[in-house]
Amino acid sequence: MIRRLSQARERGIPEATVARLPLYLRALNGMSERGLATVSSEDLAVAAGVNSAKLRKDLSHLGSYGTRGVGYDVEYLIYQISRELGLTQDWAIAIVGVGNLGRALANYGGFVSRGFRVAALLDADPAVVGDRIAGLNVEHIDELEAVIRRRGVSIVVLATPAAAAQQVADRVIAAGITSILNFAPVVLSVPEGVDIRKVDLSIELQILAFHEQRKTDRMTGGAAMAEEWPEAVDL
Amino acid sequence: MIRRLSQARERGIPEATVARLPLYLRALNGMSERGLATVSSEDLAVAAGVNSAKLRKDLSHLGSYGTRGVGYDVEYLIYQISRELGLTQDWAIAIVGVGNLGRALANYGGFVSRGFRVAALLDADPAVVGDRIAGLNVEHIDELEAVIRRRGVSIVVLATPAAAAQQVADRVIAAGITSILNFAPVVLSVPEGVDIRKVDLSIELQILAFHEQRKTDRMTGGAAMAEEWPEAVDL
DNA sequence: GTCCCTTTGTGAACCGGTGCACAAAGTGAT
DNA sequence: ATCACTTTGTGCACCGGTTCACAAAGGGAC
Repeated sequence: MIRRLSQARERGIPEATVARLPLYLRALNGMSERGLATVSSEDLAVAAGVNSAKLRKDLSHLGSYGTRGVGYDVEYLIYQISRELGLTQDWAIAIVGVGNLGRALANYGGFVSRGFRVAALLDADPAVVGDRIAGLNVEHIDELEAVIRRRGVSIVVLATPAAAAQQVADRVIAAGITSILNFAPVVLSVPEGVDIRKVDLSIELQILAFHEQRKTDRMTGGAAMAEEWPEAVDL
Repeated sequence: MIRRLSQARERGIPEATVARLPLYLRALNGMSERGLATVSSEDLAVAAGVNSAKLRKDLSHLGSYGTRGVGYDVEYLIYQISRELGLTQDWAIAIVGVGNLGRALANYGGFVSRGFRVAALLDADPAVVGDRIAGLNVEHIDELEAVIRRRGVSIVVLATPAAAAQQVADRVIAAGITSILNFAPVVLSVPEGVDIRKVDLSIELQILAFHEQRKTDRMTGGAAMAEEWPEAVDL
């Protein structure tokens, strides 16, 4: 039996798997709190809302951490997933843009819970600079590069207006940041090697609207909608 | 019952395409504002941050709305995509949970811009019920079913604490809602036919952390991390 | 040890989506 | 009308990811 390297994982975890690991982690934490010692792939899959075969394959990418006939040790699996995701270290994040959304993010408990720490809040508006939000002083955007350096920020969250996002992105990237979570409704162009993830509230709603429309269309039998322009439309 | 429309679109638009249509729409709106009359698939693809072949295939699912040698008529395409997404009608949405996030969502301009209208805000906390936010009165969660009926709400946004989300979801579904946008960090279980979309802020951060860790690992050459448990870990 | 039961880990088929590359279709010039 | 040029729409090969289904592995009883 030839065991490759230490485990079956030669550092090539599929993107789809990575996206689900936080889900498993959350389910496992709930089980840990309820005192469960072990869990089967079936039970964990149900808790995470996925297919059990998929869960097993996902976990197999991390290594062979289960015991046949028994299941997975909850605490051990929490540790392994946390380590894989990099949550055993402390990540300092900066939030740029302290509007309604920025404030919500700053106060959002879910960040702090697992390895993330809001280390800085920045804004361009002099009216909010100096405000104290979630225990932090809002600093002026001019301080961006200095703050990133000083606080060891490695992930930046953009909650600015759309018009400012690209400009801020350019600056944080120039300052050495390579991971950005973007809430502004724009397509950012960034150099190779920089990871951008995008959360777009209105796009999610539009997707829902599409499906909702189809459902109601089907119920009213109104399959035949106008294909052409309506009579009067202002161009 | 043979349903088939005039064009090549027999009502089977791939999910991946649907998810990109809002992106195209946003890019097209920008072009419309700048006065562009037509746009090539190449230019639109760049603006939306996708491959041009993919864009053409996506649009071909809606119908044959381009002109070879010329491109697409901006206004016409805006209209067609809007109609396909169901944005030519007005969608009343209710936001349940008026914490930091709920407030941010209520004030978020991006919703109103395209077919969506925040028609109700609800919360369980008597301290916030009655508050006026974004021009709306916050109503008590007891009124949920009545408000949904009275205002013609068809999409519900959940911005409640995790513990309350499933319960609220059950109620809105019982009230006839079939489209839910969930911001609470829980896996909701819902009956067949109900569409759930989930936005999870901390999961996005965890995915970024994973990639960030790999980048820094690679730079420091630290490929050999401990596979086993650390010496002292509290179970 | 042997038998039976449970559950993992994975080979292999399948499926949706991507992107290349090109024929078809249109424009404009001459 | 013809030619040169542009750009769409799509056939096809490819790829990552999902799911099925089962052999392999472990536990527990006797």
